[in-house]
Amino acid sequence: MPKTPLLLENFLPYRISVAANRISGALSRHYAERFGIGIPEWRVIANLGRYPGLTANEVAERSAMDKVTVSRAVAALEQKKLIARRRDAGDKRKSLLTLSAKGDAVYAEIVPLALGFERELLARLTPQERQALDSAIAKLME
Amino acid sequence: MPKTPLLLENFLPYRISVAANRISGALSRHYAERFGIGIPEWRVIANLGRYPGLTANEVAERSAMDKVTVSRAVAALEQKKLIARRRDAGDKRKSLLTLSAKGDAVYAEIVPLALGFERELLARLTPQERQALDSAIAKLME
DNA sequence: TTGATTTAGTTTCAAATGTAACTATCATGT
DNA sequence: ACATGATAGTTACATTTGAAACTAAATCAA
Repeated sequence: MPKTPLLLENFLPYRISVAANRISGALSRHYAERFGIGIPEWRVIANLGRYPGLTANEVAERSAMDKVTVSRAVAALEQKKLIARRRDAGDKRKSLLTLSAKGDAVYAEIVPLALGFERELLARLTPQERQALDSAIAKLME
Repeated sequence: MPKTPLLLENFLPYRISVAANRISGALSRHYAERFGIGIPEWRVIANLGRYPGLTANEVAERSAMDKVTVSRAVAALEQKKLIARRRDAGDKRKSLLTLSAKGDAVYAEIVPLALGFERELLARLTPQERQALDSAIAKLME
């Protein structure tokens, strides 16, 4: 019998995991139904919208996704004509990825939606809590 | 072109998701290799260690897991002889779940490990950050 | 009672995911 | 130049996962 009882509902890793799933789930429901894209695809779009011309690997690094996940998301987005790839002339292994006109349109629509969602979340917190949450997450990531 | 740029690396839902995955991943690696159990199984054990005699549905509610996930975790744990189920006499649809002696032993070993892991995480934060993180998570969960 | 509805839990099926193996290209050392 | 090793990206396979259908038992209504 351990001295310190473990209450899952107070256990930080558990609580963060549940919170993250709820938040991601709620957000992705928004753009899944409106745009028919999942989280990995959304992340690729978000990165390419901000940094056009990234390679798949660069997207993977930036978005903390597996390169396989990115590869599949890129293939799906290409199918949907939301992104375009052109081979890097200097290194033919690489593809430089950019949003298509259609992809840009989706991006322009999703970004305000995503930011609005984030704003709603942050509105529940006091400025101190926001600040602390921010640095806490940063420290937990190390 | 949206006015407010969206930087994924500053976007709260994204950051929480990545942080949660890192933390869960690191923790589960610990007990996955030592005990051969995954996150759902661990959550079932944690609940039964603390509240013996729960039904599968009660575990599902308490642990924010799908009932299918719980059903499978319970089946796996039963196979491994870590838990025992006895039919509820009054309601034969229900099974009352408890840890076996072997399950108790695993529980007794995992709990300190889990709490130690949590302590390491929390050690990185100032008391204010801990407090704020705590209430921030609570508020985000609503 | 009997029939209809709800609840606990399992099974089935399809989609999502990660690991490992693979292909193609590039870089390096000799 | 050529062999060896690294890198970008894809494919194959096995595992995980959840939604929906299903079974069995309980509850409710007439």
